[in-house]
Amino acid sequence: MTEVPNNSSTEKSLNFIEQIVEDDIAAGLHAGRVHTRFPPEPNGYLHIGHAKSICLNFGLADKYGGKTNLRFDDTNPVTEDTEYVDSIKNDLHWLGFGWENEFYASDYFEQLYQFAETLIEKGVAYVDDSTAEEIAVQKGNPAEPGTPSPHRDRPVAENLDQFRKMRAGEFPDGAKVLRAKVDMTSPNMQLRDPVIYRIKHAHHHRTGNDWCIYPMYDFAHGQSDSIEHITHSLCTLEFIPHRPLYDWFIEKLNIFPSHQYEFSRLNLTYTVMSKRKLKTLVEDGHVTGWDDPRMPTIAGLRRRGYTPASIREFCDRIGVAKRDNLIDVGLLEFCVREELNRTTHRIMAVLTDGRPDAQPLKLVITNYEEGREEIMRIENNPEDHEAGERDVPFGREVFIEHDDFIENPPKKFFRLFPGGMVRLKGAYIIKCDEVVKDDAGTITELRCTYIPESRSGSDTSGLTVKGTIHWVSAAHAVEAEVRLYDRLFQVENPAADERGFKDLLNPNSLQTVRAFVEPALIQATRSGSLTNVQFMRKGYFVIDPASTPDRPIFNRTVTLKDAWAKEQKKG
RNA sequence: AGCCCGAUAGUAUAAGGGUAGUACAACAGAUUUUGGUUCUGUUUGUGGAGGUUCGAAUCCUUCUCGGGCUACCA
Repeated sequence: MTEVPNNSSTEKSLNFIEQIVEDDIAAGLHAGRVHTRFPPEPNGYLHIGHAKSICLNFGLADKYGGKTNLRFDDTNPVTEDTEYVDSIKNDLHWLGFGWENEFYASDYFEQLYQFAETLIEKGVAYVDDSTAEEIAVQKGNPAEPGTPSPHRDRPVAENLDQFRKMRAGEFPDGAKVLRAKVDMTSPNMQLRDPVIYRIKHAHHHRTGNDWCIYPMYDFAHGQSDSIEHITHSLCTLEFIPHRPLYDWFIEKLNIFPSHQYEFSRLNLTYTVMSKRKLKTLVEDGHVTGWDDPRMPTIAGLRRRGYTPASIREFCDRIGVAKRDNLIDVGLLEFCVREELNRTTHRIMAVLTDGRPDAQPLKLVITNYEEGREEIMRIENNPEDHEAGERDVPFGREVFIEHDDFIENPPKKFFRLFPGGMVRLKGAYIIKCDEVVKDDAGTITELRCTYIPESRSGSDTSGLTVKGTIHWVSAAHAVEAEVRLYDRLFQVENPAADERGFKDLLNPNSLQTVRAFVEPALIQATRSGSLTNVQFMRKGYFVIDPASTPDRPIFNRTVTLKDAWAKEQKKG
């Protein structure tokens, strides 16, 4: 037993599954072959929890020179649909993964049927006429042993005959089931003669009406792994008690010994991960669809502006273990900010509040010649000088945000206030001389003077100001719709709350506002050269697919970190 | 209740009998034409009790706590 010295301090430690794989390779198991699979049921859209599993399965194969199959677990025809098959494949590609084989559990229906006959012939499976309720009673509860079905000792020949008649469609739904004869007294409920085939006269998305009996998940999943010679079958913790059953089938059938390993599923703060709950949100109209930017689905994150690399980075950082966890959504946000900071162009956009007639704050530069116009050259990304510069028109009237002016500023406020100075980003330093209000006392306009010598890039004014704010030339501003998204739920862990999850929704998870943006942004988004951008000082935004040329829509991916907001909270 | 899985800073995740480390978060400061970025520093941890050992987060016992299982769903 010699230990490979871990002499590189930058080397990442292995998670427990990687340890297992490395041990298996070292032991020569399956000749060092690593073959994983990602096995979604096509009955819903992929979410960030699936992304964890995807990154694990594909990442493992990639790391150890193996392969990964995509296999749709489609054993329940009434809940599954090709719509979901397509969306799953699309999301997988988008995340950046390609699969070795595209398989379906339904590809194995005939083989699985034969497996079932084999078990019958071996005397370890039987046709049971009991109703679902009767079977539940027979199983009993974990504290005491179950009781055998009256049909448990049916002769092999009769079982075979009955099972063939089930396949032939001679019985209505629910009339009979095939059960594995394992152990009605097992403390593991999964082993108390589980149902392995049921009658469902239903149309299947792939096999059509070929079958009226369908294998249960437990009779399809492990054997599918085995058929595909999957070496490491990874799934979440709740399937731990099923593993002895899979091993039992493999042993009775004498087929390839795939081994299952279980890890804990991902939970994220302020959202839900259950497919059923997500489906409810969609069906009840709490969100606009599976791809609503508030949803933790891959489609939702994509529309929200998350990138594949940021999601993969997140999955890498959260790790893989067996303890229950609740990951701070802030980590996901960190990952996307980290990438977008590096890659996106900066654009100035002045946002208003949610009122439909909301106006930005107009700033008139009284000593700037009427009708004069300058083009400011502003760098696109201070993190990437290769990103170049863009032209930004400047004039006598500009829009700024109401938040950037306070008549009676608190301490440490270094934006604009009466008599105060700020720099207009990429342009001049200005001084606020006068506040204009309407009859209701609402501030409608700021009258300012600019310092001609302070032009950005050739500043000889000698002035230094504490604040720089963003702006848009009133004469050139283009109106856009901006959707500000916030967390979907108002509590950290909706799944653990005794209240119904629908009562915990954040009523302010979406705020739609008018915005006035640089003309350059509209040109760029029309040409498709920009998708993700940073609105300076506001956050990262992405063009929404529902945009039209004359009605651009931007979704906020995530805000920038906001030290001022934090300062204000301190009071 | 029976069986199974788990427990390391606020949240995650390492340390495989020998210095409890990393990331995010938080806090403080520096830099900054984004209150962004970047940089520096700081705070915070082995669930309890026994045992084995020169030495225990790690091995053993036990308790406590959290989670899972009792679908003709997956």
